[in-house]
Amino acid sequence: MAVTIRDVAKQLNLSITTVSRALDGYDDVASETRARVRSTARKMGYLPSRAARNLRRQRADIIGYVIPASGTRFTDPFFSEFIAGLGDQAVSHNFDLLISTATPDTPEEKKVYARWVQSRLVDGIILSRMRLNDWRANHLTKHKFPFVVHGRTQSKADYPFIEIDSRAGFALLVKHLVERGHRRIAYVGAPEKFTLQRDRYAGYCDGLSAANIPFDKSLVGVGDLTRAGGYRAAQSLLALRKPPTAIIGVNDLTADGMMRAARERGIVVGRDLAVAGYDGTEVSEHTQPPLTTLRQPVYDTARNLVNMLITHIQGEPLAPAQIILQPELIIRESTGG
Amino acid sequence: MAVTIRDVAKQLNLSITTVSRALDGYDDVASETRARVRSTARKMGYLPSRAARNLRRQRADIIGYVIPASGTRFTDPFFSEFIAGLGDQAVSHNFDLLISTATPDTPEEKKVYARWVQSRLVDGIILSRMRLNDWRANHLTKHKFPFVVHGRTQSKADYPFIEIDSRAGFALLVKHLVERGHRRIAYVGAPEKFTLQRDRYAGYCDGLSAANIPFDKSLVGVGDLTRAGGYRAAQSLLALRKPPTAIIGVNDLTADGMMRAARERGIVVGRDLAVAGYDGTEVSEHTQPPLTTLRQPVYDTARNLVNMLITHIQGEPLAPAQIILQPELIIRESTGG
DNA sequence: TTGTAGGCGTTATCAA
DNA sequence: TTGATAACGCCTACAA
Repeated sequence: MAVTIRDVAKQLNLSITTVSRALDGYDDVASETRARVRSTARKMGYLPSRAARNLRRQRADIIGYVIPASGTRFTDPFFSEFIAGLGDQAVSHNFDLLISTATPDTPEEKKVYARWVQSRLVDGIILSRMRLNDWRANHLTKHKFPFVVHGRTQSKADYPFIEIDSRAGFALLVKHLVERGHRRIAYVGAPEKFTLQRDRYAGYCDGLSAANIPFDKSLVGVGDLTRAGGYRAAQSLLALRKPPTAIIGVNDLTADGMMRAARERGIVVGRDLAVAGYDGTEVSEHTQPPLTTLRQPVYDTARNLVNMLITHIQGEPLAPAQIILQPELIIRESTGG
Repeated sequence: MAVTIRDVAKQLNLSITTVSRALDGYDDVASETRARVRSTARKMGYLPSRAARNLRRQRADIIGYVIPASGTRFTDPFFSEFIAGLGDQAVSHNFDLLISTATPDTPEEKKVYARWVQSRLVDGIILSRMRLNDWRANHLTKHKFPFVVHGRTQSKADYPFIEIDSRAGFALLVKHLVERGHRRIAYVGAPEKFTLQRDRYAGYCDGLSAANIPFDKSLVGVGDLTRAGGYRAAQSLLALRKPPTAIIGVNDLTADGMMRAARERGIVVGRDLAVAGYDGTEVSEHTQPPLTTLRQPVYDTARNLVNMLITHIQGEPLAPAQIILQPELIIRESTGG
């Protein structure tokens, strides 16, 4: 059995109260006593039991995040960066990060959230890749459980969130392509239930309107936010009798898949075909040619979300609870440089 | 305050004992009683408090993994796959996965492990990217704390591990290149403290010996397991008066960076220069051209490690505690197809 | 400045 | 088959 506060107290001929207070830095402990306590606690390798402390304090100092995917080939670097941000910032608050994986809108997903909330395993939750009608937001709101959101649901949101204005971003991207002389601009999106699809698709349409380009339904493909999805959708688009001269992917991964489809048809991206993505992850720097994209600050947003969540958990008011950021257009060779 | 076992008991006019036992599926509870308990518990949204249960049971049903990196640009897909495997398998055992980030051999790293172990926040730990002389393995052994390892330390290991025989793999890779007619084969490695560097470098040397190629120190570069590191190292190698005709990277990321350096010098990879990597992550499929690599089963290994760890935690003997797997050579266009 | 004691919500032992 | 009760290890109001 590990060393407990009793062991430390016995060793020092003190009460457990004094040991506890000395270690917590209360100022009604003689400084000499505190020094003695601290030193022997360290010597004995004592740290308070998290289980006991959690029970007593009614909080766990843990935040939770469920990766919205499951299975071998989840490799969106978005999540790597996002998790790195969550982890780093949690540590700096002396919080820990609990991770699980679950495919969106499955019974497993419900189970994970239920477990975390009802057993109070975590103090708060980070939500991302929101759905238009997101049961998670409703569920957590109903249970008055602290959470913050990356993105947004369809309904009016009364929770703290950070949203990237991807609609404006996609309009900007279309504008950029139009300025490069493109008129047949295609779009490969994601399943409709995701808010990001609604927003980015709307931005695409906005961009076409602004340039007086008639909307052409045959130029809209559907992917699944993976390379494979982008690859398949681009194959169809490039096989059209009048193929597009430019294709925008809903994210960088989709765009990377699209580029592979182009290569396989002998099409040179950046010359014969313009390609663009969204996210600005490392992937976009290392495609061949490098990918024009909209950069969202994934890592910093994750850190920010953790700050917001912990503020929320501690019951303090969080000033600008709803933040909207603009993505940054990064022009690279995939759209002609 | 959330609903507790007392609330459920009161509602049913039963003792908390009976409720507890009914929910845990003990067979000394009348089946009709159990049904009633289960139904109202569900109706009331009751799940046992994790803090209380952990305290009582003296375990947390949580395993921990520290990502050996910190800061914005940690994007090695190895970790994405690894974490996905850990998370998926943990869930299937009703365990949760606690994640932290820390740069190897820093005070922060020590702090994280100390916290987890001494406060018994987690029941066991997964270690990866081992160092030759790894304080973590020593520390956990000393504390008799359950852990399993991906890879290995230098010393004789008396802990459960899964090792990929990357030494044999790299020898195989050199053989492949020799068969393609290469004699000037370079290697871009990682910092010496990592076991993987010792093994892969040794495999590289093995391969040269086997082909009777004299070792040339100027053909050995040092990276840091990132694209940037591979890029820099390859720049130097390609600037040699007699540059190599083939370069092996210590991992896929390094190789991808090397390919960029080649492109910038107008060198066509797969024709003018052979390039190979290690890991077999998704990156290797999507480089241009696709990358010859050694595939290690990252996802499955992660799942396997979780199984081993949980077996270990539960005190059961684990049959083949020390597993060594062979990586699989995947030949693609980057070495001529 | 230090000590006593109650209780956080469970599970497990033992008695009924 | 069910119930009373004692821990698990800590924090904190209150007493000394």
